[in-house]
Amino acid sequence: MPTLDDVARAAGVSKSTASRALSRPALVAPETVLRVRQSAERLGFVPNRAATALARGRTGIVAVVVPTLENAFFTPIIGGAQHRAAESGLQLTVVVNALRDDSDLDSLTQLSAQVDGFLLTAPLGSESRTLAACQLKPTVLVDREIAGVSSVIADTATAFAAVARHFIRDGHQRIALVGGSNRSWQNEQRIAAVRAATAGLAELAIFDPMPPTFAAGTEIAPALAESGATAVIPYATALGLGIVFALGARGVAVPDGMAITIERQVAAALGLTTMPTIDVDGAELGRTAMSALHDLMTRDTAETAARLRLPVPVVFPPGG
Amino acid sequence: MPTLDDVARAAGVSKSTASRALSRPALVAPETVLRVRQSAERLGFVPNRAATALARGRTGIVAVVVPTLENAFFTPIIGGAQHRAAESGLQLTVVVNALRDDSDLDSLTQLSAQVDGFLLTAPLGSESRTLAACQLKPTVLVDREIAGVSSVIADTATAFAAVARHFIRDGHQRIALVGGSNRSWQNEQRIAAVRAATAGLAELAIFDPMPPTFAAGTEIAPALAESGATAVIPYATALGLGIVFALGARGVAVPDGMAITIERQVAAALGLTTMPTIDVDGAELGRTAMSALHDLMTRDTAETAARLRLPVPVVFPPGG
DNA sequence: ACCGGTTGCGCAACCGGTTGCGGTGACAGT
DNA sequence: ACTGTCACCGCAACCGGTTGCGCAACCGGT
Repeated sequence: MPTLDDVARAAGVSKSTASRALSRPALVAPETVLRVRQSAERLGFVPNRAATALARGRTGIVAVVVPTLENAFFTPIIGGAQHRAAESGLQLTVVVNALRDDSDLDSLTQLSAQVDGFLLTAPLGSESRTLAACQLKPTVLVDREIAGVSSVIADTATAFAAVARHFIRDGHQRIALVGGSNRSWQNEQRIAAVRAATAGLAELAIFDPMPPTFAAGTEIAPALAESGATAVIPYATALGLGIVFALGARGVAVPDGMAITIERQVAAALGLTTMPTIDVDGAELGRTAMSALHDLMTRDTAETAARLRLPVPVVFPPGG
Repeated sequence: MPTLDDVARAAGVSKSTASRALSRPALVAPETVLRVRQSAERLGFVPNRAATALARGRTGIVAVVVPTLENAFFTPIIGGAQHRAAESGLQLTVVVNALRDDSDLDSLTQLSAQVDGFLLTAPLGSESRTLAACQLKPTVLVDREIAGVSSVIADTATAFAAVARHFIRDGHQRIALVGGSNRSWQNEQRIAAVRAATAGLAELAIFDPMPPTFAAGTEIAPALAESGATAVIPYATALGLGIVFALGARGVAVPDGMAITIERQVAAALGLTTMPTIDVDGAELGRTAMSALHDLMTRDTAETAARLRLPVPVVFPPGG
């Protein structure tokens, strides 16, 4: 592996000039920059990250912390974040950590010595513990908001409320909401939003927290069918799919027996052309969050925290 | 952040002794080791990875390369690998790269300067290109075999063949196989295995490559229904689910109209208690692969490549 | 008391970049 | 010709661990 010294020698300059030519070209004569770049290219020079990290005091690595990989919701976020990170020359390490207890916080503390920033997605832990994690390094929260911390969220709460209003307009009297972990911030937001949207207009049945899986959908379906609800808003795609399937097996047709909202592509595959669809762009969420984190890391002054809310498009069936 | 110097001073020894006490305690008097450890603990010393990497010439980071995050098959592998990596004090970085063309190979080459090893999962590229990637750093292939390279695969081919034989015993005359990318090594293996199992006993209908999604399942279902096959082996869970659903919508019942094999948990949720189920333990696959990679990285001599095959359990319905 | 052999530790030179500071030469102004 | 300015570049000291080498203290054996 060629080192910077080799490049410098080949270009006929000193190591320091070579370093500047490659990383801060404005400080070096254009003609010299060119020579150095060509030597680097020719030798196949790849800067040693460890050396750079040691000298600069930062590693160029950011950690994306997800509570679980089981939920398909997180993978596009990771993909989007990785994409944007690569554009900024940052490396990305994926960590599964729900921040649920103090040992989770400890392991993040350990990790914080080796990364420049955190993307904390949907952390489930208490606000105080989460806040402690946010103060270790520059952090952007994804799908959770805490005062004073930058965050990016997909506004599913508003989308759910819009769907609920749609169902009410369609004459539904009793609407069911099947949510996730009751420690989830998003879950609270959605419940509040849907409660507000239905208040005085329809009954709202809030079901027990369910994992975001197909099996959970089939499990909850009987209770759903017996609840008297005629429309349901499930919080995860696979969960909704399970519900649709199990209701069908019980003779409850969708959407006639039970209206439901689900991801667009799946709705299309199911032939549910008359239902409202919700589409969270996870990749965009990841990209936006990583951009925000990058800003946070490069900005020298600690300005006020940014709070971004990505609208979640709700598409109503034509003529619905 | 306290440094090794601080720890050494606190323990009343030199930096070198402190270093040895923490990383090679056998070289230091037990009593001294204890003193150093206590100082380190008390000060909250966390070794600077960049400095260690620079001095040792290795980074302690391994890259897990996956072709896509879209397929849920890969996430448990990542989870398992991450778990085992953490046990070995290794950090893990997830990279999406299918090794499909030469630019993919270039970016891995770049990356290879910053990691100690690769876990290449299901690379789709040509054998020569993949081999080139394997020679950059210690590498373990997952779900693909190449001569001379260590690999760990889940033996779905054998499992598929067993399922096919089961279907034949049940009297099925025409069996369908819905596979993935025709550039996938596993796909070839499965086709060959199922072809061998059905040869002379049943017809085999091999469908076009499909993405591993629910939508793909609903898309292929009509062709499947019209193919005359009475049993189907889909290569991905979501795909199978789409098939089951879309067949149901066409009035083809599962399993009476069409037998199918699918992941155990999903089969249970679907109430398909009479079908054979297949369970790939992705997490175990990831753990095993990471263990193999760790061995490869620590072993000094380049011994012969290990080829591991994890059996994939097939469970036949009771009395089936 | 003398000697070869351990054992435990410290000195200092690395690893490969980055950067503060000072030096050099070109050029313009008086 | 003399000096001040400025752009460009090199020297050397870092960053924080790791490790080869050598020194000193201690061991038992004669």
